[in-house]
Amino acid sequence: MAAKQRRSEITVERLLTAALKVWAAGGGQGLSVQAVTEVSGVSQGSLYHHFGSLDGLAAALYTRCTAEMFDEILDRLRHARTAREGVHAIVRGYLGFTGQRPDAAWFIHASAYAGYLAAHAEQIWAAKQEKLEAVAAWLRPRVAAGEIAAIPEPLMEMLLIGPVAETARRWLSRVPGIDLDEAAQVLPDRIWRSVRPDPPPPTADHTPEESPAPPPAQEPR
Amino acid sequence: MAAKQRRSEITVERLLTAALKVWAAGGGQGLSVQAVTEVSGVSQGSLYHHFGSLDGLAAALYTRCTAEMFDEILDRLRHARTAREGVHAIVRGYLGFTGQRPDAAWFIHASAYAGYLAAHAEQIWAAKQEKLEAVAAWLRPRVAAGEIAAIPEPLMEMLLIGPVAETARRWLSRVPGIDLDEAAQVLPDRIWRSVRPDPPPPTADHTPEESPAPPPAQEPR
DNA sequence: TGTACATCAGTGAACGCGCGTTCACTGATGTAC
DNA sequence: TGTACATCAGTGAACGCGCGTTCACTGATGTAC
Repeated sequence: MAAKQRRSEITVERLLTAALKVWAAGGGQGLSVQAVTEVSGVSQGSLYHHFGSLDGLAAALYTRCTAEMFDEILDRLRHARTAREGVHAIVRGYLGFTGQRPDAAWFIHASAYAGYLAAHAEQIWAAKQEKLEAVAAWLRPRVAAGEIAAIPEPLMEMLLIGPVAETARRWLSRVPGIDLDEAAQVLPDRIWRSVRPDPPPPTADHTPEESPAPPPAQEPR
Repeated sequence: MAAKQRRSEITVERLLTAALKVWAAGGGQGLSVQAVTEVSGVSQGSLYHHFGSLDGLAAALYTRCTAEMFDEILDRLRHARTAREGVHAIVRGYLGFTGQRPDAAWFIHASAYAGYLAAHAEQIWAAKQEKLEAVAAWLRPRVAAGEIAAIPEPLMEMLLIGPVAETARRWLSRVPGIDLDEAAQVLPDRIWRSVRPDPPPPTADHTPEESPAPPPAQEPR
């Protein structure tokens, strides 16, 4: 019984890299089998051997780009010590990834309604949930400790990610007047204001927004 | 010299209506000449006479859907008397349009990176700016009066529209856990918190968030 | 250590289908006089 | 009021091209004994 061979990793890597390159070079369109095989130097049959279809290749590329973006955010989140720092980390991580890997970010956004997402929804959904759970695990104890407002998790995600996602989308579309650096200065604080808890009644005399983070805390759930 | 004939309006209307129907029925894909002509009962040649290409038809449909969404928002904005009410109107208008005209909202979102937008960018951009200016004209005097924080206009738009756009996007994609009614209850206040001005030092004894709006105010600029 | 073999990996020519677009034509409308 | 005519509006068959996919085959790899 022969196992998976090592050269397949290389081929898969070459195909994914070429796919993103072709797609970006075509202005976000025209991801075709012919173009990918030409740029990668891999044959059409080999592409089908590994991905089953062109949509399968696109879905794999999407999964990979999404994972990379989450990793950028999670890396920054790990260094955050207060709730406010955590929100800043998420916002700046998203914007930072957009600026560093514009093609990957562009592909993520442009794929939102593509057919290949629906066709491979289960696996993509599962991969995303795994990463998203890591973010949620960071947030939950802070919410429980009253350092972040108690907002339904899906809507919390909308508040944290919505403004930066929209900013990234426009910047990637080259809409004039959008500057990532300016966004990274203005948005973190503004988004933090939307999710921070109400200040306590004026009897207390400490600034709650910068209170120290709770101990690492077992994940509740 | 013969002028534009009235029946052209009817034909254009039938084509646009059929195009949205076909597109939605196809799950957000497969907007084809054949399908549109079949559903509309209009010939292929006539489609090309009015729109020049299939992309031209799609661009016209996008322009129309966008205008309708802005009109829904502007209708509500007209009844707002305070800055806070205005922010609520924008947020609820966006969500309301999404719930009432899901196909149109879906088409708007899914078109974000489509080729026909780039091909007709100038006219689409101009149409959008006109509507957007009406919203900006509402906001500016409030910002000048200190009722809304002074944030660069493009980023202000991101904060107001970002979370609801992302919410709409997920709801339209049937992502589980997203409820428009819940969003309409939670988000307006949260978004308002992100753009409201800092409260004045505790010496003053009025609640600035609900202070009356300024007189209609000539648009500055 | 060596060899046979099952399976994985890779190839590229050929297929066929669906698509957007064109075009020569007919029909309808509105205007000028 | 009526008529001629320029232009707008509409028709549908035909075209041709690019595309994703298939398939019969060869080559490479790893494992069992």
